[in-house]
Amino acid sequence: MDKLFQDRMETLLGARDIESCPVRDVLSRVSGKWSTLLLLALSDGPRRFSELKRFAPDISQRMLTKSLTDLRRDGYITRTVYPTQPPQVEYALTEAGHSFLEAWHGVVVWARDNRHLVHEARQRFDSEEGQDR
Amino acid sequence: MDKLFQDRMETLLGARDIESCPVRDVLSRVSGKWSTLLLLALSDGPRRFSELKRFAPDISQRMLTKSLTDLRRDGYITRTVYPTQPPQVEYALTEAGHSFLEAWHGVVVWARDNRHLVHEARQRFDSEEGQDR
DNA sequence: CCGAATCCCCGCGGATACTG
DNA sequence: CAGTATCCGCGGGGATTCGG
Repeated sequence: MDKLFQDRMETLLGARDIESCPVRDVLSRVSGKWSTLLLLALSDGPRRFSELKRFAPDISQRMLTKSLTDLRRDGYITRTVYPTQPPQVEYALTEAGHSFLEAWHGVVVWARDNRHLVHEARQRFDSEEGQDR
Repeated sequence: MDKLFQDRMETLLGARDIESCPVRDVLSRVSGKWSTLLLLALSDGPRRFSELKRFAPDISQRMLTKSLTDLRRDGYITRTVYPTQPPQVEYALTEAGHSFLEAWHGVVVWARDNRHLVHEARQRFDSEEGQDR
């Protein structure tokens, strides 16, 4: 492992241990089961709590609340309460949220376009299981 | 939630439930704690098992083996055994692995460049804790 | 050197019931 | 409507030991 490569990695990642690596630090928060889906749901404009619940077909109320809180904590979305009766709460992407989604978009598209590739690889691997090692 | 938006989402994601959504399906496999780091380690060329272990400072042997197996199963990397004494095993990116890393690169750069933003947001949130809800 | 097997901890995430 | 609280199972992931 040559030093030049190590340097490039250092420049790209900042560090490699989980505590101090910015990339792993930031990404660990959006790797939840619902984060991407919720950010995408907000990409078109603000949504109410109940709208998001309808959008994510099988999320539990607990996880919806928790995911939204996490995203809010990291500054990807905002939360606005309208003191009506009954209460009304609106979530919206921040600047950071939009900019993150833009970067993320490439990965989303890749995943959609290469799904079959991954599936084929899995089947091939599973059928060869145990006879090459 | 207007129908036009729903349609765009359908086009982008294929589906929204976890079972049939290609994006979530594919991404769930690379969201592991070490996957990204290992793929990046291989981006420069093939590496031996022990090299990867040295590269990832705090991975356990168990998780190194497991992560590599998972990545291999999904077709991101290959594994070549040289029947020497002692044995020697080399891992390398496939075409799919390279192409995936390319898409992923945008996110890595975003995370590095916006780390401080996320950190500030977290601190702000934590210090306001409980007084706005 | 590379990996399989075993044991165990912990946090994500689901189900359900209760509040303002 | 928009949460909170509680209980609980499952699987990711670490430590350690054994094998080829």
